[in-house]
Amino acid sequence: MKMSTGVEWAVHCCVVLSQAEDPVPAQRLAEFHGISRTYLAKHLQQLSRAGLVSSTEGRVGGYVLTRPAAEISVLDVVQAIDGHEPAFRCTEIRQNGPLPASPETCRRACGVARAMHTAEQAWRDSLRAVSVADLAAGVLEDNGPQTFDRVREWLAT
Amino acid sequence: MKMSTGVEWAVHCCVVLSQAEDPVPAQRLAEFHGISRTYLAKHLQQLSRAGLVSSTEGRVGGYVLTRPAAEISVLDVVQAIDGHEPAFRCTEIRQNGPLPASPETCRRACGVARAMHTAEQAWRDSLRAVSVADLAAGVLEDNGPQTFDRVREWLAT
DNA sequence: TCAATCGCGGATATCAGATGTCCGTGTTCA
DNA sequence: TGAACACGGACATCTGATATCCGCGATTGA
Repeated sequence: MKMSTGVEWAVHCCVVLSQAEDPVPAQRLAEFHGISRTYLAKHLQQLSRAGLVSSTEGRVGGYVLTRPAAEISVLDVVQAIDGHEPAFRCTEIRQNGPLPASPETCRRACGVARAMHTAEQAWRDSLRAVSVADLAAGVLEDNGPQTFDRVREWLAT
Repeated sequence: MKMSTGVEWAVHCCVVLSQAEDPVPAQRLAEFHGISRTYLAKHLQQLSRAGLVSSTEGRVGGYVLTRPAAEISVLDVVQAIDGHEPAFRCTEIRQNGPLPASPETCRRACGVARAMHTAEQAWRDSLRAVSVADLAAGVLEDNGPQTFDRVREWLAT
């Protein structure tokens, strides 16, 4: 079970965007994080389609958050990149073999699937409780209060 | 993010094993669930290496749970098959680019990674709270009280 | 007006891991 | 001794993640 590395990129990009004053092009975001420009562009397009960022085309174009960072959860970003498919997908093997479960029984989800989905719900709840603004505050705490001033300065270069 | 389908197979097999009186060969477990015999054998070997089941070789060999079903959690099975690697793997992109995080800062895990790991912990806690015995009880509830009698009968065939 | 900068989507290439099979070996028991 | 079983390794296949490139249209400043 593995999450796309694009999720990590996207979350970090959202934190940077939450501190930017102007649209930031994909090129800048890629440079800032030392990652592939073309591939990051794909992920930013996913964020755009999910409605988390809006893009402006043209010469001074780039990406901007569509909402305050406090209203964008980590779960929003994860699902924008990784999709909404559950990690566990029940293939209904209880319906196979010599003693298949009856159709009436199968109107309810399999007990195994229920346990897995409950766990994934707990996972989602945990991610939903953390916002991009929370992460930004954490960065300030870890790296010092002037961190984002330096970021803005570099972005303006 | 996707969990191996082998996890589903393994959990169902553990439920069956919790109700068996004698060692059950991989062949029988595969037939019962209508799945690939050779591939299931691989997963059963993983369960064996993880210490959840023990195998007896030879003519009347097969698999048996090593502990009472109440002491085997769904998490145990998931980790036996899918491994212990976290779904989110931090690649430390905060150390890249023109404004890398300082080495002192990086003694602590990145805030993004902390949020992800907290969520995965919640997921594990949820899975740890459900045992194979719980699942077996659920099967009885869903399929009727004689379900496992029929299973044992078929296994004895 | 023109050229540079940008986002967007499609096509494509590459690669790792999941999925699935097969075979040889060793073990147990009738 | 032979049948049934577990085990591990080698192997084949297939899917999805990773990554790049191109052409298109939009925007802006010179």
